[in-house]
Amino acid sequence: MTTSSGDTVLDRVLRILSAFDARRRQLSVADLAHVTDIPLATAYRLVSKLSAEDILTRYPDGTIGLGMRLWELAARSSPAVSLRTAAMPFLDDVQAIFRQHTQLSVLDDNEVLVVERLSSRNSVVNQATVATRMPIHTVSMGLVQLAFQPPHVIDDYFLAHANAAKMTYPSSGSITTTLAQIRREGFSMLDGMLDDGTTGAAVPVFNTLRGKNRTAIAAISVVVPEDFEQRAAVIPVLMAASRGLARALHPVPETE
Amino acid sequence: MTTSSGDTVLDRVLRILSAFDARRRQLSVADLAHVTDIPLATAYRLVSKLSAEDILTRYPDGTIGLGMRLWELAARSSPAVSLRTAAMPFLDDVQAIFRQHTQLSVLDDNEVLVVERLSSRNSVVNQATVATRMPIHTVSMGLVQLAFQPPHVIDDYFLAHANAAKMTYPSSGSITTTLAQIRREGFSMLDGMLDDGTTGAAVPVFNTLRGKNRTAIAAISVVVPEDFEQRAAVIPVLMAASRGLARALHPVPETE
DNA sequence: CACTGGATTCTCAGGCAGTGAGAATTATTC
DNA sequence: GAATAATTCTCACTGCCTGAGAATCCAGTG
Repeated sequence: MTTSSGDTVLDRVLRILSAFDARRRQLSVADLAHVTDIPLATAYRLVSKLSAEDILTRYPDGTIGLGMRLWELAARSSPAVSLRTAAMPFLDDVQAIFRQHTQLSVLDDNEVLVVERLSSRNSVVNQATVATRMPIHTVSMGLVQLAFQPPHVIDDYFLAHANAAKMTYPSSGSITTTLAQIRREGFSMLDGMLDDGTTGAAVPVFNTLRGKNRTAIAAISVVVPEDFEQRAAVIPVLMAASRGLARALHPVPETE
Repeated sequence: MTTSSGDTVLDRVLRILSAFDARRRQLSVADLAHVTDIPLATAYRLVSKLSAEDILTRYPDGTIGLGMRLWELAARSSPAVSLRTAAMPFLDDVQAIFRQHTQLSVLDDNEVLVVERLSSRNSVVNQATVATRMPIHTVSMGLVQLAFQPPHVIDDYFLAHANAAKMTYPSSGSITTTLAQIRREGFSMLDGMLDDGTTGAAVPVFNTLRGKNRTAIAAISVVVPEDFEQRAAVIPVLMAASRGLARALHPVPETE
């Protein structure tokens, strides 16, 4: 009875939790065992242990889903949540003005992680694209944050992502040129990167309003049609929201 | 070297994660070890393992906080998140009309769990009260959901909470009378339970618009001043939001 | 620059938590 | 009521986890 796979309980638990996403909200234990590559008997034991803690939930039909406790743990004090809370009013404002998809994102593990997304109120599709990841160098939200990172972070990114270094952009050329331009102008606006006919515009949110070493801690962005009539207003409005958010974040380090 | 305390790795990890909340966003490893009652050396090992997975984060100053991965896991497919997403527009509406604290909550483990809270836009205090728990029988959000549960759930609650059974309410008397009244009228309105001078009003959100066995799956509520001028409109507006949400939830069981 | 106190990592033997195939039991279906 | 699937139980076995203590790193501080 040798454990052929050398993974710990914790690894397995994380694999189990990772098996769920927006498309697969609930799974049978058998599927779960298969996907996570855990022996069936063991899967049952783990699932029942996690269910007891409300990290997972057993639905009446026997399938498994994430439990409330997991969300509760994350929601009570995750930095993503406090950022989201602080940003909400400003995102609301941007959304109210343009009535287009408005997003808040951060960098995590060399990827862009969407923390909040407000869809057009009327739009039918509201499937939570929150908590989605995407490569930094393919979206304006990513570039705009990468540009305002300490130099060694940027270098590390190029080392880890060789293809990013070779990337070229329609209007601005190489990625280094692009980053320099972003640092000069303070924003990024890319046409047709996500989808044809759409433009992604993003500005950084800084850790401090003014100072020597400003670093981007987040990005606010909107996705608009390429021929958007209010195009000229997009960047100024995003800038205002960004500054408002930075100000809201700054004076409240700890409430105790 | 006997493990005196008979708790598993998983227990300990949960204790660690539970140690963080809105007031204590970051802790030193020493504090963490003390709070969770885990030997220092072990605490360090667990923390570094969890940090590697981005479940925890090490800040530059050496303190520990929750990591992005934890939030990501929960946010991608937790039922709380999808409920929140669906409810957001309706909560927005309620908030826009009354400009008072508007809340969405569910029952979990015989407690009320606040899933989302919109504060008055102007209010300074926006400290995330999301993911807060409170006893069912002390708030209108709780009563209104308890009233519309299968009988055995209600019985179980009384068994587990003897003091709840003895509870009396200013206007309606005993808790059973109160629940019956709620079932008749379809809402709950309590004066001065949370704070003097405030009124909590709540309506249930049903799993199905019409049917034999309707069960409450959530509650929408507002907290208003006792002498609120729009008091008469509160319940109708909440009802409309509740029905809207129920309709939004119903036709989308699985998008695949 | 040595000194000091704290934070952090490493070491290592030993025990028990976790393992997982298979049997046993319980739902479910036809 | 047989057949099938879902779920739990059994039970040796083993290697992950343990945790005190030593060793190392890291600011300050005088």
